[in-house]
Formats: sequence, C-alpha cells, structure tokens
Amino acid sequence: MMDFDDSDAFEAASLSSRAMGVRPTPYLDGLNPAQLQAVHTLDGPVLMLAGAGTGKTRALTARIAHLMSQGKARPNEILAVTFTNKAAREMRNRIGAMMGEVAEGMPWLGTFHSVCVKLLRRHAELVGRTVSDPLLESGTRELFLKSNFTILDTDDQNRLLKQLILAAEIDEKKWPPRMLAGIIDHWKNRAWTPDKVPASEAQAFNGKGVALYREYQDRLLTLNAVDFGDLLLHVISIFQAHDDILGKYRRWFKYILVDEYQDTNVAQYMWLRLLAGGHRNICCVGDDDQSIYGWRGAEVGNILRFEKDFEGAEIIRLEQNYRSTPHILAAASAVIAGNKGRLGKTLFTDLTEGEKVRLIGHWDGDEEARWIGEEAESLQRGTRNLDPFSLDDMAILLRASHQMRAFEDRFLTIGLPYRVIGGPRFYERLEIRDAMAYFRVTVSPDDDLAFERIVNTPKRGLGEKAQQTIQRMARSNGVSLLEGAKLCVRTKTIGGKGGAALKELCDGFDRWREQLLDGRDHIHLAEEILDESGYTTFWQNEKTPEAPGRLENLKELVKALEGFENLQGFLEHVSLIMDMEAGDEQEPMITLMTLHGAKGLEFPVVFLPGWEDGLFPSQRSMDETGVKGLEEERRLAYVGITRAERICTISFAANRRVYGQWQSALPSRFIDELPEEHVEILTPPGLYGGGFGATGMAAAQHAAMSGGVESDMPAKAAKADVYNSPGWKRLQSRSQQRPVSQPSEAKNLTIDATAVSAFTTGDRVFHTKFGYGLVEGIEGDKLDVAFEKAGTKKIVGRFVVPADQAGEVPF
DNA sequence: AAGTGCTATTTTTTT
DNA sequence: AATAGCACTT
Repeated sequence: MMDFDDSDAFEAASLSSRAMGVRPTPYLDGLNPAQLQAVHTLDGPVLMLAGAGTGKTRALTARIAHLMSQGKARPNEILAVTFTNKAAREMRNRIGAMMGEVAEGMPWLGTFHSVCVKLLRRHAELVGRTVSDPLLESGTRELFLKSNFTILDTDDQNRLLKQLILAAEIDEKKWPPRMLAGIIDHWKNRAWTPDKVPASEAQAFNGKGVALYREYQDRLLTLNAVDFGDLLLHVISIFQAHDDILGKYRRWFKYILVDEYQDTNVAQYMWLRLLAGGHRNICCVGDDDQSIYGWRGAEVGNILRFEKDFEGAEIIRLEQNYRSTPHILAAASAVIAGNKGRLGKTLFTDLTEGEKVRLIGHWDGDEEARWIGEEAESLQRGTRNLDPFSLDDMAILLRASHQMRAFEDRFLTIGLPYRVIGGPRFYERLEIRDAMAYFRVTVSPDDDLAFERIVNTPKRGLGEKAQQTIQRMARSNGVSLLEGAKLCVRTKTIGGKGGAALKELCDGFDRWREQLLDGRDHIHLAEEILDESGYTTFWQNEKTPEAPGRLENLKELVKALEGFENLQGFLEHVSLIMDMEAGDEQEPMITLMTLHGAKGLEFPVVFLPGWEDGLFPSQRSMDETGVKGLEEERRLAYVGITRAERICTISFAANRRVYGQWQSALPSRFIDELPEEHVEILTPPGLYGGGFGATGMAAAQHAAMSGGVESDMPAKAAKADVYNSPGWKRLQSRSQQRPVSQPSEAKNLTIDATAVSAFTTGDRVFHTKFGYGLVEGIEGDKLDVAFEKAGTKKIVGRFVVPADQAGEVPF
C-alpha cells in the first residue's frame, strides 16, 4: 500500500512528464487519490478493489490512457478484457473520448470470448485430435479445426447433444440435452477437457457424461465448430502445448487489464495466469461484494486469492462512492456486512442528506405492481419536495424475470411506458435464428446444423423420414447435408411433393451462393433469401399474435446488416455479440430488468420489489448451495441497493402467485438486515382508514407521516413489527376486505384527459403482446378489448393499432 | 406429414 | 398461469 499523498505523486509525475516533453495528462483531472494511485501503479500486479459506484471504469480507462500517453505500450499491445460487450463498448467509447482516435487502435479490448475468437482463428489448426471413424478402414482419422470454424449457439448445441443422447440410448426424458449442456459447460468453465474431468464426476449424467462429452467434442471438430466454452478452452490448450506461441503473446501483451475480476471462472483465470505469467503487468478490477455469477462457474476465490497468486501485488481500494446518498450507502453496507470472508471495504460519500431507503409491504403482487406504477407516476410528476424524475431515470430490479409479468400487465393498463431489458434477446428469437440459419448455409454450405434447422422451415413436406434419408445419404457419401439433399433429389430418393420442394430449396442455395460469390450487395441478397425461401410468406400467412412482431424483427435483422460489409462479417458478429444496440431514442420509459442485468448500471430511482423469503433470497439457490448460495443472494441485494442514486424503494408482498397458485410468504430476511435508522417505512395510503393504531405498520406509518419527526416508538421495533406483529396480520386481513381492484380514477385524469379515442366499439385492433381483439368499450383513453387469445383487458388506446395495419411489413 | 390436445414443467444469466 | 414437449389423430 502506498502511504504518501497521491496528489504529490500526481504533481511530480505531471511536472516531470511535461519537462520531458511527454504529452499532458488531462485524463487525470478530477481523480481522487486512490484512483490516481490505480492509474500510476502501472507495472506489476495490481488489484483494484472497486466498490459500487466508486468510479472504477473511470480509473480503468484513465489507466489505459496513461499507459499509452506515457509510451508504456502502444494501443495494440494492451489486452483489456471485460465480461460483456456492453462493458467493452463503454470502455472503448470512454477511451475514445479521452484520447481521440487512439481507441480505434485497441484490437485487444473486448470480452474474453471475442479476444479468444481472434486468437483461435489464428491458431485453429493447432486444435485437433485423432477421432474414431468406423467408416474408415483405419478406424481413425486426424481432425483439425479450421480457421473458419463456426460458433454454435445454444440451440445448435442442444440439437447436437440430443442426437448424441439418442444414439447412446439414454432416456431423453430423464436426461435432457439441456442438462448435459449444463454439465459440459460446467466442466469447460473449469478448463476440464474430457481427459481431465476428475473421477469424482464419473457419475455425471447417468454415468455417461464424460463419454458423451468426448463424443460431443469429436462431433464439433467434425463440424468445424466450437461452442462458447471451447473458445477459452482451446486457447488454453494451445498456450499449454506451445511454449513458443504463449511466449509470443506474453511479450506482445505488455499490459493486461481485467474488468469484473470477481466473475472470472477457473478457465478464464488460467488463461489470464498464462498470459500474465511473464511480466506480471496485470491489473484486475473487481468487487468481491458484487460477485453474483457463482452459479455460472465464477469463483470469488479468484479475487480473494489475488495476493497469493501474484506475490507483491498492490491492492488499491476505491472506496469513495459518487453514486448514492448516505442512507442508501449505509443500508447497502449493512446488508453486505452479513457476509463472511469478504476482503472488506468501507464505502463513504461526500453527498449529504437525501432520502432514506423506503420500505413498503403489500397485500399481494398485483397491489405491489399497482403501487409502484403510481409511485413512478407521481415521481415523474414531481412529488413532495422532489423535482420531477424522468421515467428514464427509474428502474425496477427483480430477482427473476418471470416477476416482470405483473408489472407489464399493470403498466399496459395504466399506460406507463416501460422497457424490458434482458428478456429473450433479439438474436435468440426463433425467426432470427431461422433467418440466420439460411444465411449460414449460404455462407458455409457445410453448416449441417443450420441446414438441419431450416430444411423444413417453413413446412415443405419434409418430415422426420425424409430428413433421415438425407442424413443417411450425406453420411454414406461423406458429404454435407446440403450435398446429401442434392443427391437425394438427383437420385429421386426423395420424390413427390417433398422432393420437389427440396429441389427448390437446394437450387435456391446454389443461386444465393453464386450471388454471394459474385459479391452481390448482401442486404439485397438477404432479403432475396428470405423471400425466395418462402420464409417471409410463411410469417405473413401466420395469423398468430406474434407473427407481425416476427416480421418486424426480420426487418430489423436486415437493417442490422447495413452495418456490415458482408454476410460473413455479420454472422461472426452475431455469434459473439448476442445483443443489439438499442435503437434510436424513444419517449422516456421506466426500465424493467433482473438484478443480474443491472450490475454496472445506476438509476436515480430504483424499485426493488419481491423481497420475500423464498423468492429473494431464492429458495432454490439456498437449497442448492446453502450458505454459499445465501451469501450470493445477499450480494445480489447489495448490488440492487447500490444501483440507486437517490431513491431506493424496497417492497414485499404477503401473497403471490407461484405456478398459478397463491402462496403467502414472509418478508425477506434481508429486510431484517436493513439498519433502522436509514429506513423509512411507508404504507400505502388508504389501508388503515387514517393510520391510527398503536402497533406495527400503522404506528410506523403514523411516524412516517408526521413529517419525519422521530417517533416515540423505536424504529427497530416498528420495523420488526411490520411482519411479526398483529399489525402486519391486520394489514393482511384488512386488505382482504378491500375490493379486489381499486382503480385510481385520479390517474385517469392526469394521464390523458384530452385524448379522443381513435377507436370505436366494435373495432378490430392489434396489440403487440396480446394479439387481435375487439373493442368492447371505451373510457377516456382506455379501451376494453376482448382479445382472441388473451381474454378481455383494459388497455390504453395508444398501445393498440387497427387490426388491418398490424401485418404490414414491407420487404 | 401436419395438426390437436394432453401432460409435465417451470424460475437467476452471459458469452 | 403459461408453455413446451409429447402422444395421438387426421
């Protein structure tokens, strides 16, 4: 640890560099001493322990800027790895803003996986093995990966594994492909090749896990494909087997930076140790308190052990929080203090005052959603002594994505604009994958998995039997499925209607491929493929509620092609970057996302609903990993609270539907851990008919409502009473008597008193989520719509369109 | 080969 | 409650 004052160090460095004619260092302006230390300690191992909101990215980017401007390394000699593309993008942008164009020249800034793809494409031929092949006389053959390998998505992976499981005659019901995929992923996260899987795992997957893993790897090689785990695993194997190559990269990457180090798994850890093993100029940034991916193979141990792994490492703590009010920070700190074995940090802030963390209980999940909707609206309008907040500044952070439904339903009803982050991602949607499969076969006619996916999509009369025939034909001739299909057509092995359709498909691929090689404009080519294959028509004829949305997505997909030179480049991008950049700025919207998805983000206003034992902390997590799981849940709570800048509202419901059945739950144990002096207990107005009463929520509310004056009753007692006392019980019983729905008429007026509905009773309308329906009634801007599939709902008029406008997706 | 109705399952998430 | 996968029917 450095004890001297860093501002002196900064002065000295800055003066001397100027004297030496080195570029000035404007990127250091405004950094605090700890951040400056993190920037200046360039050589040797450094662990930057950066608490939530302490300016970690700022320090990291300044460090990179410093490395370059001090001439320590050229942009392409710095290896900077992150976990998400978003993080990589942000870092690139910020370095760009600091340094100008230089960041463009940082080819090695990216996710672990994107960096590994780059390395693996260079050295693919070093991945290979002798595989058994019963069709050859020798019984074996040598197989190598080729540089143009494809990266499987989870869907391909599952289909492949399913084939292997079927072949191994294992009961597919009891042993689903997804489970095997999980096991293999688990092993790969640990950098275990089939040979290195320890004996203790021998029982995995009905005792056949390891054998299937080996077969799977062989199949991948045959397909010239890798999965996500392989990207790291293969590179590690190459480094381990080829000293010269490892040495080359050790010398090339003069400095290594790692973001979110607490989330690294064993494989990533090994990869880093291999690369940093020479000069040890590695700077890892992380926060053990924000490790929330243990279930995915992340090892908190990696960060806890850093000092031992890299002897003489400098540990720098970033503890000044620039994000949250003192109350929020105190509440978060108190919760996380319940965990053992932390490296320990003491966050502090210069900010003063601010709201306490607010706590509120509800009768059920619907009421919770309703309350949050109304609270969001009043915060948007400006309430009490607070300035108005934009909906863009508000987020609802949930433990699990299924919790979103209640909020979506409610927000649609009251017309509160919201955006869902993290749901099914764009490139994972069915129609996008199908379209991509067409592109894939066009680009790589050998891509059997892609071909398999779309032979009979849209339906071409090629069922299981026909597909098996193609498989056999391909295998016995040692060619790809597409070639096999052509043979089937030529030899009339598949005739009739199916044969004709298959011929047309094969001809199509020939034609598209020709155009591709002719260098035809890839956007037009893509449109042509989708049209001529009948895929567009297929969705146009489909009358399900989702169909128009899917066509819309296909349009988006073609639009996304514009950013790329050719189809190949696009496919490469998609296999790695599964998210799509948010489109153009729209109207302000409140954000719905999971706690996991919220890491690294911040919002002035944060709602944390669903704090009930069993839901959060999740029962499953506790059952599966016990205390370890509970501690990870607690870190999740910490992450949640620390996302809030100014207003943080935690809530829980006494009753909730779980798998369609009502269940009652106790407030989360994490609520007990909130420090009373930093929490304000709210109660929904109207529950008590005035809030009189001596105990429990009533008293707490009374205290809360009397203008922040300290109540006679200790806050602790009031808080405990929230759920233990008759007060809480009474809240339940009283609530039960209320009408099921309590529409907020006042809201109707404020939302839109002026709008004249564009619809009349009897209109047929379309809604992106609920599909088609008939307008049955109109109240101001709200419509009662009887949906064909989703039942009758109250919906704000602007969320539906006339039915005849729904399907228009020009191509 | 394709559509229908039934049953079993479901809940973290990223590359 | 909603959905995905499955067996069964046309």
